[in-house]
Amino acid sequence: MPNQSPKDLLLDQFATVAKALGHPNRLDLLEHLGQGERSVESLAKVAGLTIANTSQHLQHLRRAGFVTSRKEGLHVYSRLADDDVIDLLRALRHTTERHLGEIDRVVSGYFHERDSLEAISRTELMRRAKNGLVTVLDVRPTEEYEAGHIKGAVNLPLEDIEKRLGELPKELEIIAYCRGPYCVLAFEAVAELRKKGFKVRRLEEGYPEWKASGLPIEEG
Amino acid sequence: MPNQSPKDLLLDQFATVAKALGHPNRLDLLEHLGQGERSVESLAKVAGLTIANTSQHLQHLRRAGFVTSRKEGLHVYSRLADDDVIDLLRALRHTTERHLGEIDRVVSGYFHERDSLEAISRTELMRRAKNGLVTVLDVRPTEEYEAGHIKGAVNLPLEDIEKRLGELPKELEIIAYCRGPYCVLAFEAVAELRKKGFKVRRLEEGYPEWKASGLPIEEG
DNA sequence: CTATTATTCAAGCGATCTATTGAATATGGT
DNA sequence: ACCATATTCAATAGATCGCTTGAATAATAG
Repeated sequence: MPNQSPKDLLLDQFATVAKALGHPNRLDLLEHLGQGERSVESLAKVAGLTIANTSQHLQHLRRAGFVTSRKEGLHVYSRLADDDVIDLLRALRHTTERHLGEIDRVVSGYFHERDSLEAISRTELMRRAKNGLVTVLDVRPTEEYEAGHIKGAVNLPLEDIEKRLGELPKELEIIAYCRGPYCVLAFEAVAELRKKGFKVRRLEEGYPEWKASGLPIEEG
Repeated sequence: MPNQSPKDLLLDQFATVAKALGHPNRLDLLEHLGQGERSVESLAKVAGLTIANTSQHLQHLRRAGFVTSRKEGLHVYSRLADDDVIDLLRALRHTTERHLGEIDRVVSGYFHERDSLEAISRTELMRRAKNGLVTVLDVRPTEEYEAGHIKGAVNLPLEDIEKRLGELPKELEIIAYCRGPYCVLAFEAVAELRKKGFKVRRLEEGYPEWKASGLPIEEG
């Protein structure tokens, strides 16, 4: 079937790109890549995949233009091609949530209903941070914090929270964030810290969305 | 593999929705559905598919939540579930264009370079239409025009243009639009009308995008 | 009730996609 | 030169997808 019309060629392109988003493992990889550059091995580990499989998914993502890679020594480091990827993922999450069936709403509720009323938006956090009214808490693993984080944020990985409670202020409000709207780290941090009597709320989205919207960050 | 984590369940959902966009025929169907409600048979015809195949693709789109259908007599009429679908499609086109390989840029250029400099945006058209400075020309088939069109637009299907040139103003600027950014109708109308000496430009996007952004329309 | 029309269902085949495995390649250290 | 490590390649088997075909269903008209 040669001689496709320009329109057909374009539809094929759009479909190819959409197809690259059509596998849960690749979406997971994209979320992790949103935290910053990572090697294949490190991605495989965090996503729970074999290395060869991760490599193949990454090739798929590269072909679709979502990811670019550079080689340094033995390692190949991959990163998101640009911030538009975050926007597309947000649009995908948005329509999916809107169209979810009943069963799946329950799952979605697991994340949102719990404290969505008290979650704080990017712009709101920006405003308060300017006045020094809040402590911004990054509860991701230190590796990801170092790759890039919200400007002025303090790193306290979820697993270390209990040991290092003393480092947190009792009076000031704390805003915790992590990898994105469906990452559980910040949820759990909020739950744990509240039990201990801290004033703490969650940032609505995560680091990738913050960065993609051009707000101030620090990179290591 | 029972007992998936909530996160995995959600990733599956996102992937399912993305997968529904992962086929050129379905993207084509969505573009046509963006023009308004259509029966299965009518969609099959305009998309060049068999009826059974169209029916299957529509089921896929319904499962993903992009499309809803109602039955009236013998016919099943399908429509886009909501305007978010248009936004998601726009995001998909946007990142695809940004990530296209070289070969495909040529195709993209077929549409854009030709007169992108002279294409007019939604907001710009809105402003001019208010002052009555332009004639808005809908060059889609009459069937689609009647299902819904930009408020105040005149319908002149591309194929009838030659016969009905007399209906168009020679002095006033004409803005032609059709199904969307990759629909060829408006491009061809512009080319043809310019040869005849009309002052005519193209609307950047099409009817679905106009409607989705809440600008005034008329539905029939 | 029968015939007609629009749509969906069900089965089947070829094509594509995914994960696994083990080998091949590339880079850097010793 | 040799070895160790990170990644990719190649081959495979199983699963899913896409299209066709023909039958089944639903709604309407006569």
